[in-house]
Amino acid sequence: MVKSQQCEKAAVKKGPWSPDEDHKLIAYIQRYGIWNWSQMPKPAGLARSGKSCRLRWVNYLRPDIKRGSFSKEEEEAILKLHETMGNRWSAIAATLPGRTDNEIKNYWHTHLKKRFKATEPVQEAQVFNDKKKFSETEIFLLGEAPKASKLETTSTSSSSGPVHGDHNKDQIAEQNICASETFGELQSLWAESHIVRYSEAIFTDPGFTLYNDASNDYWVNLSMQAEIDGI
DNA sequence: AACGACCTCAACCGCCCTGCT
DNA sequence: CAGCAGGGCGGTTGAGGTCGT
Repeated sequence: MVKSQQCEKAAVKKGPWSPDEDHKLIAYIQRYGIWNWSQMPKPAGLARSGKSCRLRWVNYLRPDIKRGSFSKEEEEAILKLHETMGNRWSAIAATLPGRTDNEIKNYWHTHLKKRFKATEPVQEAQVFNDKKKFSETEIFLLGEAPKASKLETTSTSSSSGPVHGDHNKDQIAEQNICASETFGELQSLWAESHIVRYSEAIFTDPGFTLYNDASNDYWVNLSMQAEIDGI
């Protein structure tokens, strides 16, 4: 481990991801699935650490990610869940389809923290701050998705079949706002219900069979570009 | 228009947990 | 049981954007 980390350190690139890197990662995952984050970057043609790839995928490239501002309902849910769960962002994220822990964490720090402090000065995370105290039952009752295997969690923690089942479709489809230009295109396509089939196909099929009915989808374009580039 | 203050959020870091041998 | 490797999580940082003066 130490050795591999050292080797990794020597060549890994850091900082913002380029569109080229994005489409390399997407194309690789599309073709081979997620099998080992730490070993994927090299065959994918990326000079990134496995962690960096994972983070990029989970927080940004995953096709089921909701973008845009949080709704009132989501805001309230975050406040309520934080009250009981504390800073367990991943658990909170599991109850908000399409939202990542990072996004929720950021949103909390930038928007909700002040409000929380103003209204709830004492209670913060009293009950559930220690995650070891969480039983499966408690997690279930709070609405967190059942824990899957590591690989499943990685590729699907909020994206594959059972977890992302039908009840998420509408919520995903509702979204049409996006912060970035490229993902604005992507998200506007997610807004159409047929796009949901993309994510289903991609994440339920190890071969990531893509439907071919959205020719201008950014995500697909990236993948196709990567194919052209010979990844 | 220029500048500084403030805000946002993508990305990194380091620790911890889990699974495998 | 112990050690190792990989993945997940929460905290933090800093670059870029926005706002106010």
